[in-house]
Amino acid sequence: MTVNRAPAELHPQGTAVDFELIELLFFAYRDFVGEPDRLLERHGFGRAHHRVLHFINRHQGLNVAELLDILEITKQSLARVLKDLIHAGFVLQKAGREDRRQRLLYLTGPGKDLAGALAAMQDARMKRALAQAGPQQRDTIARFLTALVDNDRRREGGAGDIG
Amino acid sequence: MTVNRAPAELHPQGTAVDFELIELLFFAYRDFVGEPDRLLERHGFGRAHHRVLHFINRHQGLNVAELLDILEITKQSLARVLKDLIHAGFVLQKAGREDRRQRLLYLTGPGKDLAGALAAMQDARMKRALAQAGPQQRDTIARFLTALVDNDRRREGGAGDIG
DNA sequence: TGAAATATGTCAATAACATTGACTTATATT
DNA sequence: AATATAAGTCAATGTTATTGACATATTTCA
Repeated sequence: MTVNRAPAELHPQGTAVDFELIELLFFAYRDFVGEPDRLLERHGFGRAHHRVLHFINRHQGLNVAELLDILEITKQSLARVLKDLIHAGFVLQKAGREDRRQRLLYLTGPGKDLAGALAAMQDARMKRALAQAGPQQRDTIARFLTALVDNDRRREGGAGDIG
Repeated sequence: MTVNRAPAELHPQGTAVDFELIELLFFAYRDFVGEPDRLLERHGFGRAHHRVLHFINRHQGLNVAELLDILEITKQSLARVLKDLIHAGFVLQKAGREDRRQRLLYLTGPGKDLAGALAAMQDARMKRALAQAGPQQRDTIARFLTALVDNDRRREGGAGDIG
């Protein structure tokens, strides 16, 4: 099917294109998001809804601008997804106390349940993978993934500090 | 900004949801495919074209059914993308010698150039990340990513053997 | 040999997710 | 009072995907 484990390259170590890892990341990500997809489907939601649920769950009370900043999508793209989630009773908005122009975003009880169920699926898969890699290798993996992220997004003071 | 590195969880090791790794994989993948996107744009192509170029490059002479099997998309989805690539002169089809119903897919010279440029971008990012993780940790990372893939796709005898 | 299966291609309709551009409303700042 | 900001909305568009139906060429099998 999909994974090529053959050591196909004949070039000296480190110089050939590492097709194996490139493809592995593709397949890993596809399956990582594919499992939650099947739960989301039952609610009529898609991946975009998942991402919004996830980040509101992680940063309850964040405002719309902050969410747009994390997701790197446009206001109009977010609007549709957010409207779905609000109408379905998974997300609620409150005007900011200090700045009442802001709409602060929160998950409702059912919203937390759904976000939790989605996170549990991905976490289980992640922990299985970590166990295979070697349970003590978590930091190695974290360093690797962090280094794959664009440098200009890896600085301190970003979305990690929201909430 | 996007990456949260704070050790936010208070639960004992291994039981809390590992939000950090879940998010890291999301951001890592987004940036990993985002860089090639900008080159593809110049040709009027998107990610779907990238995936097709990549797997034809990896498995020159594969047939349409095999490509559909790897990509897990429908014939109709592939058709549009493949037509673009053929019309642009990056991909060519040849009838199979043994089974003349089959259309075997090959990259042309320019097709190989483009696929190579895209692969080089991702490979450079991958090697940078590997260097950060610790250059001797490649096998750990490969095991981790392999374990993230669905079990039913990790068996031997799959797409890895095509070509 | 003729029927059935297979490999591929194509037409049409639809959906999810995203974009750009323009505009409105409410609130805050200067 | 003028200007800037936060958010929402309308309209048009694009990419990638889907399902369903059907056509054509070729191979296989009874």
